[in-house]
Amino acid sequence: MDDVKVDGRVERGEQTRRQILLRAAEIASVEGLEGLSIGRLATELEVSKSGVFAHFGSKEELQLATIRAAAKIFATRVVEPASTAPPGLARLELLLAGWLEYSERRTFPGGCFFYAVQAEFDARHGRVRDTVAEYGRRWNDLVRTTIEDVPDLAVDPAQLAFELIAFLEMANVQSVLHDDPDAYTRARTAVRSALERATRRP
Amino acid sequence: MDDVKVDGRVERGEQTRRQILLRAAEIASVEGLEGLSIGRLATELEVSKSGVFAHFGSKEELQLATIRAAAKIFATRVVEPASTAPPGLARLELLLAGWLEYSERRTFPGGCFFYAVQAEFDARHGRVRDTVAEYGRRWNDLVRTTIEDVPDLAVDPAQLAFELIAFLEMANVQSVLHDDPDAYTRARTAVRSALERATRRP
DNA sequence: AAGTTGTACGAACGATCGTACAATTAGTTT
DNA sequence: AAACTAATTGTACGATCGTTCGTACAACTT
Repeated sequence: MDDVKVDGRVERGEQTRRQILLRAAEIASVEGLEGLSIGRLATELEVSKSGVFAHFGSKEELQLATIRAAAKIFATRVVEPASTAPPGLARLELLLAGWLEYSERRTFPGGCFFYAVQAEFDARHGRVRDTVAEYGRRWNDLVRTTIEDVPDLAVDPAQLAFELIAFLEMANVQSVLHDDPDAYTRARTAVRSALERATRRP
Repeated sequence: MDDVKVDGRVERGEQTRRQILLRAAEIASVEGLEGLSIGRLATELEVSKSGVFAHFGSKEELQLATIRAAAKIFATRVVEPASTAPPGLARLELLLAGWLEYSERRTFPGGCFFYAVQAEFDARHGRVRDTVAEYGRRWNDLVRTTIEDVPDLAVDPAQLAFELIAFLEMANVQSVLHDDPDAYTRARTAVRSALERATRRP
């Protein structure tokens, strides 16, 4: 099946690259994508600085690759589990609960990776900011379209998506900044009552 | 009245310090408190790097002073106007509307200063993070106590504060990241209906 | 076996970072 | 006018930043 000829050198390189990007995403969730430095990354991974650099060719490319790697993790932990449920309220609830668990369990040590980099790059310019914005847009769209698949809704899907995502992000920052796990309880309460209102038969 | 002896040198120094901190807060709202560098600050203000440094003695002290300066601006623009209304629903509405205007009008070029630095330092350690967390706690408390002063509320004040602040911060990041002024409309809609539900006679 | 390719390395580059300290300028006190 | 003080400056430091380059070595091709 997977009879693609495997070059041991390339395979080794890809594994190194994966290790670099995993650690890079962890660091960036705490210190930001600018706080992420190639030298530090090399030291922590016990490889040479030039070895890390050679994989990406520039700091900006490292940042972009880190974002893509984090997006993959996010998709695995949040998006894909929700897609196992059929479209409708169950899928929406799974998506929101999955996000809260992803944040609460510190998939990234600094909380949600995308919360951190959105806040870091929201007011800047350039390719990194554009990429961050694009992933943010996709997440907004995913939540909105998942809402739209819930039958007989009494609310504007875009408005509900805005409010639900607001609860999620608020839980993330409050719990990380104040070391307060209750923030997730508040978010779950807010999500539940928002969904209850939206799906209530008139 | 103000017969405090005024030393022209000290007066000039304080003015320089104010200019430094104003610019520092503007930069930090865009690039963060770590992205803020003493050399850049000096270049932009056309003073010497050592002149800027001398005012604070360390980068960390500059960061702490910048946070205090931003808090003063925040108090002037958001907290004080709301305190002109008597405690109750009117004051709460003034506080929330004031925050949205403060963000929307780009009092700081990168949007809300505290949103930016909260996200930047939430997962770190040290005095800067502690200070950021303290101001965040004060803002949470102010919103909650303002809610508590609204008579006959049908909801938990801490829960409502969580949800309302979530709407504000969501509007800030969405409008800055996606250049989308509609985010403020969504936040105002969300705030209005949340307050409507909370104050509805049972 | 010889030649080619891909990854990783060490050393060094110029630029910028935060910091230190002595010299200078401007304003106050005697 | 001289002595003093506070704000500001210039110069220099070690460290770290992103980046470049030539090299070493393992793995693949012929």
